[in-house]
Amino acid sequence: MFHIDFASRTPIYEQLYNNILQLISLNVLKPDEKLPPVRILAVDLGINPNTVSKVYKMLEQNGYIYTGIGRGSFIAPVSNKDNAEKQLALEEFEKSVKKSYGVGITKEELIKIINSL
Amino acid sequence: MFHIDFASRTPIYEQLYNNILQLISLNVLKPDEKLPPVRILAVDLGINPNTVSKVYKMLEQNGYIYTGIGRGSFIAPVSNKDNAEKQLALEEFEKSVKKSYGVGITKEELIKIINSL
DNA sequence: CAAATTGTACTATTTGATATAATACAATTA
DNA sequence: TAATTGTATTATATCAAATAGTACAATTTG
Repeated sequence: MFHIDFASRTPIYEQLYNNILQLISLNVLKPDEKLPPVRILAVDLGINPNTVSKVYKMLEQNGYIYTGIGRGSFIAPVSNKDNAEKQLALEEFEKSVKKSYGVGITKEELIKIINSL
Repeated sequence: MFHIDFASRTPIYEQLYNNILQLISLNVLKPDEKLPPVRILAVDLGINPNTVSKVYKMLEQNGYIYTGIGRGSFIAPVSNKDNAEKQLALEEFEKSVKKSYGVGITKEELIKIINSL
């Protein structure tokens, strides 16, 4: 369900954050569905509970989940599903733009492509 | 001519590498043109000579420049490696645009992002 | 030729973000 | 009450990136 690439350059907390966001956007994780407890997920993934906690905190602050001590963490209502999708797409888009700039592609070329699609 | 964003998360050496690559692609840096000496560029950018040296080494290993002790570093004749990289970047870009459109992001939003980068 | 220039090599150290370790507390549930 | 669960805190470890300092080798310059 969740997966961490320990060889990757992107931090674990960021990978997990995006991972969960993606599962939300794909509706694999449905509204009000319970997420694994911090400690359990940490053991499952072989990472530190603090790292999972950090991710849950980030997700809650961005409105993707709601949490409560003793209760657990749960996927927030549907309205955020779209936001998750959009955010992921935009992140990917930003990356590709930066990469394009990095190899000398101009802004005009990119806009031309956008208009052609 | 060259620029480093010290607030960025991407390493200095990577920023400089991409920076130079971009200037080559844009033909701002022309074949056989001399690059600033390691020490000079380091002072100019306010970074360590070793970091510049690392970048020059990377650039040479990838065939973008040619160097010689006592002589300096120079832009290599144009290779088709650049074109390949551009092609890849453009393909990735197209994908991300289509995906963005798929989740309801507008053309205007994308262009706004492009302009902000 | 001598001095300056320039890329390279090397070791040591510092820095900052990330991650871990260990423990404790607070709120909820069973 | 006992277990569960998110949160908080402090300390430590880790690793890549960057810096500092020095020295060497090849080329150019005067």
